[in-house]
Amino acid sequence: MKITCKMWLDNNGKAFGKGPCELLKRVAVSGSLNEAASQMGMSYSKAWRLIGTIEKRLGFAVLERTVGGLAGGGSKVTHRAQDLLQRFERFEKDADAAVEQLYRVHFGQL
Amino acid sequence: MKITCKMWLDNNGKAFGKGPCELLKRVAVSGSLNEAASQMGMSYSKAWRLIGTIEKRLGFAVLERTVGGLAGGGSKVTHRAQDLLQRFERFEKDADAAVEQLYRVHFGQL
DNA sequence: GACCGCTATACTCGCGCTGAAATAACGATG
DNA sequence: CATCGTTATTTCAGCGCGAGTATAGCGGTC
Repeated sequence: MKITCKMWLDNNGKAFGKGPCELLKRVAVSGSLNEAASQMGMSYSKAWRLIGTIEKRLGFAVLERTVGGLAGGGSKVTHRAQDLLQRFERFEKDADAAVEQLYRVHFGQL
Repeated sequence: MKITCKMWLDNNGKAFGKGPCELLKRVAVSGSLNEAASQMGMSYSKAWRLIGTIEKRLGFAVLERTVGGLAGGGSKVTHRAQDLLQRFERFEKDADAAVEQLYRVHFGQL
């Protein structure tokens, strides 16, 4: 038995969470949404829909897209999105620890 | 934009969370799973399946059932389940507050 | 201008969830 | 002991969502 906690920024639905965070990190490294998705065992269409949804909910673009060209195109992570990314990672790390701690407090002897 | 957090006890799947907690509380008051479910706008069959699932995952019974008799039957909440219920409510209250606090820390100026 | 790999989008199909209906069970009551 | 009302339990068809698959478009390079 363990405690599990799922956190996300919300604005009329899930706007940003662990999944998108991981995805964007990989895009930042690889420069490709396609590559990032396949690294995570996620289909491209799913990743694409995910990005579309979070951009809609966040209200700003998280990716700068390039279509065509030498490498076929690619994606870069917006500065605003990179900031969000970092904040969220730190937040989640702290929050997970806090929740785990409170779990031990309230369910200690179980 | 706000932070949202969903927490549950986990043992090979969701074992106990806010929904079941609310449901059990209402059973404790009304003495009837049927009544508790309809109060929550939940179909009886869904409530029943939910109870079955969490009992399986928790490994102990949360309800003492009574079938037949004057009132036709009813359900009471197990002592163990009542204990769990109280712990979870307090845990969730504290955890929500902690998460909210950390959200302000990391996303303060947004 | 053919090619290549990526983005962008449309479409379909399977799965899980759900509610409603059907069924079983039970025991107080008369 | 037959009845009856209420609840527990199970079955089942339908549907909405998600996910994958297929298709189109684009633009540097050779």
